Amino acid sequence: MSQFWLMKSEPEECSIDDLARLPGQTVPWIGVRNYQARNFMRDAMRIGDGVLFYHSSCAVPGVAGLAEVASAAYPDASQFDPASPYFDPKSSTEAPRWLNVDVKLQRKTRLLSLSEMRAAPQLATMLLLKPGSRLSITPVTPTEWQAVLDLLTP
DNA sequence: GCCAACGTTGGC
DNA sequence: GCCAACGTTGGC
Repeated sequence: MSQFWLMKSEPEECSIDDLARLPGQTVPWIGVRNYQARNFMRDAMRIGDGVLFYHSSCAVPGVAGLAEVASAAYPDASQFDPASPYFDPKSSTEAPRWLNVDVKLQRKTRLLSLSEMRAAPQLATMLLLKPGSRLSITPVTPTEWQAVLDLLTP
């Protein structure tokens, strides 16, 4: 039985439509610079896990599509690139500090807005909705996953 | 642009 | 190992 995750992306950087246009509809999920989120990718994610693709830091934040984990975690190349905003001078190729997985689109959905999610009692347990929660990757329970699917189904 | 919440850094 | 200062996140 696979697991489920919610992963935040700023649509200005990579939106669900950007993902749909990429080769293989797959994107390396680079730029995670938080240890807890990294550890989820390194220790818990498995190929085939379900992903709620979430638009953050935008006019209407919310779940924009369904995706899946498409690779194991591997070193995030951007940490070694001085020209990248994600460059980390304290990391090294011998001991890479940051990892990423690949994420593959399943399908774009209607936008399930954050406000709609907050209003849904069956989603109240989601870590995303906890006050002060800022983690860019959070685990989603099978129950929460199904509840999101139900809300997305017309 | 504001600001609350949180994580990280670094001096001691 | 404490903790104050600082930076970042992200909704509003």
